[in-house]
Amino acid sequence: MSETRWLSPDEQSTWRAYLNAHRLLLDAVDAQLRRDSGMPHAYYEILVRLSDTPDRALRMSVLADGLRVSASRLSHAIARLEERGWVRREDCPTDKRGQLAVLTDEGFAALAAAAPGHVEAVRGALFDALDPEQVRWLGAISQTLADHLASRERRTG
Amino acid sequence: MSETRWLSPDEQSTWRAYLNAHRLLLDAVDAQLRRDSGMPHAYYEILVRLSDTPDRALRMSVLADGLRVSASRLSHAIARLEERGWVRREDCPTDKRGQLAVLTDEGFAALAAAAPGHVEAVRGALFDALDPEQVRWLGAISQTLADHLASRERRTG
DNA sequence: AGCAGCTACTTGAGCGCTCAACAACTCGGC
DNA sequence: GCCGAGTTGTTGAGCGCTCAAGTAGCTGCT
Repeated sequence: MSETRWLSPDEQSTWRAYLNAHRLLLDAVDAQLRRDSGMPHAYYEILVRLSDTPDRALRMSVLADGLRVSASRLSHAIARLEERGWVRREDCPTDKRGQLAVLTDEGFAALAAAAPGHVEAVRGALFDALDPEQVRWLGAISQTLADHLASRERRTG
Repeated sequence: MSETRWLSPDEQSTWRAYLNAHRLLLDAVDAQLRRDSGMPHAYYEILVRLSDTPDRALRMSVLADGLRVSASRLSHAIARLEERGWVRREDCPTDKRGQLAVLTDEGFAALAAAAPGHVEAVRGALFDALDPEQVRWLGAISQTLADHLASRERRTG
């Protein structure tokens, strides 16, 4: 049990600015999608992943890993998307435990309709606010962090 | 109605890395607090704000603005914190519409108990992963973004 | 072959957040 | 004074997420 390494004033203000920025950014993006397309951002991400895949289908576990999301969260989300007819489940041919999430034509159409507004929202909220050097740093920092956190998660279960 | 300004490949990968990093980071911090202290990160932030205030009391609206959070969300959150005895409501003496959220001694104690573990989690998840130059850039970028988004929000309601 | 332990996914309860509607109050103009 | 518009905060329904528990199928060891 060692002494707590408290945050320095600079670290505190960085952390607080980070929290504010992140909350405002994700809230803005999420609110735009909900308002204009009736789907939360998490669902949009699922549809994007599926549409980026050759046959528009992915194993649940692969999808969950790619989105850094729990199996439970994905399962609930796919259930909702299925109700709307945007995704359908299929049995995995090679593993009877497995399920495939398949993007339907309706789902693809919903994604296509939502994409322009969403891209504008991301651009207006994020990229328009930063200069190119800041964008480069943000990308590098995010990648570093994502790698760091993903490897930590793997170590601790 | 102009053409959609789609994201460039670099912008796309920056955005995706950002989403991954931030989901992992906030999930890690939130899970640590829930597990070790029984409170979500949003509640921890409320307690911190109150404890940073001279008499440990703030108007609801001031608190909501400072945390960049909706009035509704804060109202629900304070209701929960009140049930636990960590916060108590008082009428505002100068404005009969107003309410003060006041941190109780129990709330202060809960915060004091949660703080070391939380700080370690933030340090381990964020600051340990970045070098000092990255931390400086992250702080500056976050501040730029927070200002940009807050001013946008004010303009559009 | 059979069984223990792992992996893949689902389910249900509980909780926090969003959105819209609402009640109470303040303030500026007349 | 009074009325209408704006502000402050609350409430309830609905939804998405978390956590823990459960089902089903795979895999490796003996």
